[in-house]
Amino acid sequence: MPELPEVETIKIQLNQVLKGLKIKEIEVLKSKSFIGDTRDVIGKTIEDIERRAKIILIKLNGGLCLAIHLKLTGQLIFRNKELRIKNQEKNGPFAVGELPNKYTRVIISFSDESRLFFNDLRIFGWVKIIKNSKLRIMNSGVGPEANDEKTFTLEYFKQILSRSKKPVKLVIMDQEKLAGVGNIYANEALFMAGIDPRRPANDLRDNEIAILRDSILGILKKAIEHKGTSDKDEAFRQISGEKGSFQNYLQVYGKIGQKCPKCRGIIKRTKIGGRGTFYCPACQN
DNA sequence: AGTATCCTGGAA
DNA sequence: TTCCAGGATACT
Repeated sequence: MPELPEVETIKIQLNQVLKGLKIKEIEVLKSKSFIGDTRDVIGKTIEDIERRAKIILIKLNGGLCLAIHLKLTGQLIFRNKELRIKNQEKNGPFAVGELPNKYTRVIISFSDESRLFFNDLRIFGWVKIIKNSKLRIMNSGVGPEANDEKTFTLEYFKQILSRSKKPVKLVIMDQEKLAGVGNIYANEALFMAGIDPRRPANDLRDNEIAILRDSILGILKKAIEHKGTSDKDEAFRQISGEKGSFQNYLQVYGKIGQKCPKCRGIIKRTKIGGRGTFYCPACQN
């Protein structure tokens, strides 16, 4: 999934519905999707929901938390008993519909009869029980949040770029260096900044670095405002099951063969680090 | 520093 | 039938 804006959207929304609820039961439908002993968290109360990089942290009383990574196709859908939200979409692997559906891997039930469904078509994602005391260690290998101008400083950005000869796109997607940027927003930010994604990171000039930083901060902020990107396969969903809307604002991602929104160039696709990379050869240099 | 791998399913 | 997919790691 889900890159920083999508995970942030889920975090904000879970905070609106889960706080204070008590975990009554956890059903693990796919053992690979859950790491830990569910009995350790039964009866625990949700205190807060946080996000670090692309991981959701559901903090529980008693020093434990549920860490959730949605990887490429994970969804977290919340249903309370009263509303029984009806999802009209019936077709396609990412239509939520009646829950649980064939991609539901874990169901967390709460004391008020509400439920959180973890759906994950490709089974790359996970729910993991972690001790709060271990979070520090987990954090140590993760860079500053890419949407936080206070810790993602220009000085820091210059430093990490100057130390690498790799394509700049790979550096901004490296979670150890910068947390939260994935393939969609890396493509979009580089387009916005007018920088060729293949450029060696240490080749960027100071003014380009500043523009790229502004582009990353700006695009993530906008994507959060639009509640994330539900792109072509639409795996990402808000906790209600609704799509986000930032796919309507994408400029290059997935736009191969189309006209560049800035110039008259044609959007091309290449591969960097095995990932699809979209750019305008005319205005990204 | 690259690329193979965990999976499932839609599109070309 | 082959390629591709919002991620991250375990290997050569």
